[in-house]
Amino acid sequence: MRSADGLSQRQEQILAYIRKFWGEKGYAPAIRDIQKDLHISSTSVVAYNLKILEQKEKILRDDKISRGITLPGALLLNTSLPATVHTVPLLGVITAGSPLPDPEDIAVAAAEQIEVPADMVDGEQMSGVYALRVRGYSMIDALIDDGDLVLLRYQPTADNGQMVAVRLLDDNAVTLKKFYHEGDRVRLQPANVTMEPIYTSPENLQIQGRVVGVIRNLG
Amino acid sequence: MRSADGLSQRQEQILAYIRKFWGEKGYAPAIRDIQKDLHISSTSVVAYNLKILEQKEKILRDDKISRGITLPGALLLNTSLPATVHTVPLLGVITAGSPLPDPEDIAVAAAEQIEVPADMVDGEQMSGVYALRVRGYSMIDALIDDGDLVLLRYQPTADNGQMVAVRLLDDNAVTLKKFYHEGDRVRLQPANVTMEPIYTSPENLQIQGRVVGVIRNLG
DNA sequence: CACTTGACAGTACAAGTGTTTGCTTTATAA
DNA sequence: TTATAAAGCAAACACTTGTACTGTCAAGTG
Repeated sequence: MRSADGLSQRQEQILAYIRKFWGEKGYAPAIRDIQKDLHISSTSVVAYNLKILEQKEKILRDDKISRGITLPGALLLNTSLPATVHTVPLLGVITAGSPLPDPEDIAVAAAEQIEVPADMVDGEQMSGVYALRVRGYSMIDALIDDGDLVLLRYQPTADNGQMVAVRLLDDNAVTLKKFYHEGDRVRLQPANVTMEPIYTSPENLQIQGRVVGVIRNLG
Repeated sequence: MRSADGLSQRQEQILAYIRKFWGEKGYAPAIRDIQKDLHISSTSVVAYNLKILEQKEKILRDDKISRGITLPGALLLNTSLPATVHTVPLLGVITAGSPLPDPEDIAVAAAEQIEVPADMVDGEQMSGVYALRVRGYSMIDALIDDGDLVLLRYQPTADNGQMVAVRLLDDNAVTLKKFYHEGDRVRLQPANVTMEPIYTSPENLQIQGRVVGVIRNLG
């Protein structure tokens, strides 16, 4: 039984496994990883099939090197190249009053990953960018609807005019507003021109990040 | 001498080397690769600094695994997965009162192409989807801001509850509203729950497309 | 000065891993 | 059936590679 590519079932299996492993771990599996997880009796069988896969250019290998399997195309994706999409972690749901997750946890949480157009997060480093799903209508004055996805970049301070996620300590609520420092007070201006601003003291607020994008999917 | 990240020069060196190696080979270097090429006297020095880099989350490591170094973000770069972005034409600017361009012209106009996350246009065919840049605040009650990008799929009719771009003939204006057919009249409900609906007759409106997404870039 | 800490050296060891060899089993075709 | 190739098996082998252990050295620190 051969597939369209002329690969045996086992070769397809192995190839799929390598792809999956690579996607999950970020490095290639060892021959013994493949052997164990695919319940193959011997490493030589794996080696044998890998050789075939290499001949058919389904994989690239650097001989003698541990975990030296590479998938064709992987080299193109060089880190620093301008990719057309970026992936950011979708850390959870934001509702009125719920504080945002601590950015320290970002690296760990690594929950669902979503893809966003590159130009929404590029520029500086895309690290520190995360997404939250908005629940409810508490952000409506920031033109953000129930179900929208907001993209945030962690940032402890803000410049005037930036849209930031601020936590009002005495309300223990989080909202998205445009930030303006005006003398000894802070003006929080809704994005919606029909709404009135909030005035508060700098001590009463905690900036949790800057809003870099909003994605609404009505598909 | 430390860099802005709090990394020693050697740590920066190592990090840069890993990145370069990874980009060229497609897999991570072994400790001895780093040692040799960077002319470090001992593997233990490399191990020592790698541990620090790991603590500072500049790299990820799977202990005991050969070449198990991973760069944060590398997991995102999954190889041969089907393209996760689609390209749609940005046909122009929509302002209050301006009718949308005739969808017939879509194929021809082919102006600027923009990339959108795949899940915003997938499902059926992505043909007939186009984007418009919103100018002004006329759509604010649809939670669409000045500068936003709206994604539309051409569609001459609408089901109840769908957000559509409708042209009101007697006003000669285009707005985005949720569509509800109620007996012999049509209710156009703003997405903004604080705003009142518009009622009109089916003859007075022309559906120019369905809104499938909104992208706001505040980066 | 004694003590601590960070950074680096050198060496050795124990896993981790790819390869090879010899043999058996399973197709495939004459 | 029999020859032949393909695919699988098992164990042994040898290189690769991460880690541990022991020191050295300079810069703080009290």
